[in-house]
Amino acid sequence: MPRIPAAERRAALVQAALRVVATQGVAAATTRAIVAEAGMSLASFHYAFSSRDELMHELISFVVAHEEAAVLPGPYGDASLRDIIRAGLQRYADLLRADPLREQAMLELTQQALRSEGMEPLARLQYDHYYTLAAAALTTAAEHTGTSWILPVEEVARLLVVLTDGLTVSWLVDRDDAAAASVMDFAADALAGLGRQS
Amino acid sequence: MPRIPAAERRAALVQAALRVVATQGVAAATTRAIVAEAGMSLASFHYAFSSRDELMHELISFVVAHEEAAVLPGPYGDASLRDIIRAGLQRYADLLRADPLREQAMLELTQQALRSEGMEPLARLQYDHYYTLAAAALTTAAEHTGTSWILPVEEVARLLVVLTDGLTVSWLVDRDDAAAASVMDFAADALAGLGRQS
DNA sequence: GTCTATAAAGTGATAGAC
DNA sequence: GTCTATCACTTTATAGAC
Repeated sequence: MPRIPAAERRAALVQAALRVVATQGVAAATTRAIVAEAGMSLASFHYAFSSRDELMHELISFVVAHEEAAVLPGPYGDASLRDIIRAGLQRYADLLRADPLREQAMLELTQQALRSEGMEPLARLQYDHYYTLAAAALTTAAEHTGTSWILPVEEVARLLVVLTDGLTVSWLVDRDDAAAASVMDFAADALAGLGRQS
Repeated sequence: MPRIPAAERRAALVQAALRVVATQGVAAATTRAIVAEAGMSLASFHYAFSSRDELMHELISFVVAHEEAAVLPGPYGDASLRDIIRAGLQRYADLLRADPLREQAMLELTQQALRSEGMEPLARLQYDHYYTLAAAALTTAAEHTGTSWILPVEEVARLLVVLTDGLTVSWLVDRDDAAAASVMDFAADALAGLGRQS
C-alpha cells in the first residue's frame, strides 16, 4: 500500500465501516471486517484511529453530517400542500426501497450511540439534524402554497420525523408497500391539516 | 445449585437474558453475562440451550408473546374517541418513561431479528402481534363511542403502531416530554379524525 | 508508514470429574 | 445434573522488522 495521508485513510475507513454496517449490521463491523472492506492491513487501522470506539464515533458524526433532506424537496409546480408532502414522503419511501439496509444501518447506529457511554449526545445531534432538515423543507412547502403552520414549524417537523421513523421501522419489518402507502396518505392528510391559508 | 427441571432453567435464563439486554443492550448479552445474572454456571446454560442463538430465538418469542396491550385499555366513561386515544397514548408514554430501557430493548431485539439469518419471521410476528393488539383496542374504543372507522381497522392499527414507534424512538433520543405530548395530541386528533359517528 | 506476528482478553461451546 | 477447567476461536490492540 502506498503512503496515504492519515486524514484520507481515516475517511476511507469510515466509508468502509459504513458499507460493512449497512450490509452486515453494527455487530459485524469488527476492525478486521472494516479493514478488509477498505483493502488495508489491520495495523493501518490503528495507525489512523487509536481505537474502534473512535472510529464508531467518527462514523456516526459522518452520517449525521451527510444525511440529506431527501423527504420534501422536489418540483412543486402548483401542487397543494398535501400533495407536496405526499410526494416528499413517496420520495423517501422510494429511497428506502432502493436501499433498505442503509436506513436500517441508521437506526442501528442511533441505538448504538444511545447505548455507548458518552455517545448519547451524537444521537441527539443526529435527530436535531433531522428536525432541522424537516423544518426547512416544511417551511419551503408552506411558502410555495401560501399557507402557514398553525403550530410552530419545529413541532410539525418533529411529527414528520416521527412518522417517517415509524414508517421506516414497520416497512423494514414486513416490506408491505401497500400498507406504507396507506400510512403516507394518512400522514400527508394529517400534516397538511396543520396548515392554514394565510 | 439444586436440580432444576430444564424447562424452569430455560425460563430463568430467558428472564435473565431480558434483564441483561434491557440494562446493557443486546451486544452485552453474552452467555457469561446471562448466566451471571441468572446465578448459574456457564455449563448450565448449554445444558438448557444448545446454543446462544437458540436462547435469543426463545427470548424474542417470549417478549412477543408477553407484550401487553398497554396503549388503549382504560376506564372509558363517556370520553370522546379522541380523548380515549389520547389517554391510551399517555398510558404508553408513562410506561416508556417508567422503563425506557425495556422499550429500547424491544427495538434492539427487533433489529437483531432482522439481521439474523432465519429470525426475520420473528420480527414480523412481533409486529403482527402489535397490530392485532392495537386493532382490538381501537375496535373497543370505537364501540364505546358509537363510532366506526372510515378505514379498515387494521390500517388504523398500523397507524397507531407507526406513531407509537416513532414517538418511542424520538423520546428515547432526547427525552423531551413536552415534544412527546405534542406528538400525542396530534396523533389523537388525527386518528380520531378517522372515526365517524354511526 | 506499512507490514507481519503476536499479545491479552473475551467469546461460545465441551469434556470429564463428581 | 451440575460443576470446574479448558478448548478453539475471535476480538482489539501493539511490538518490532523493514
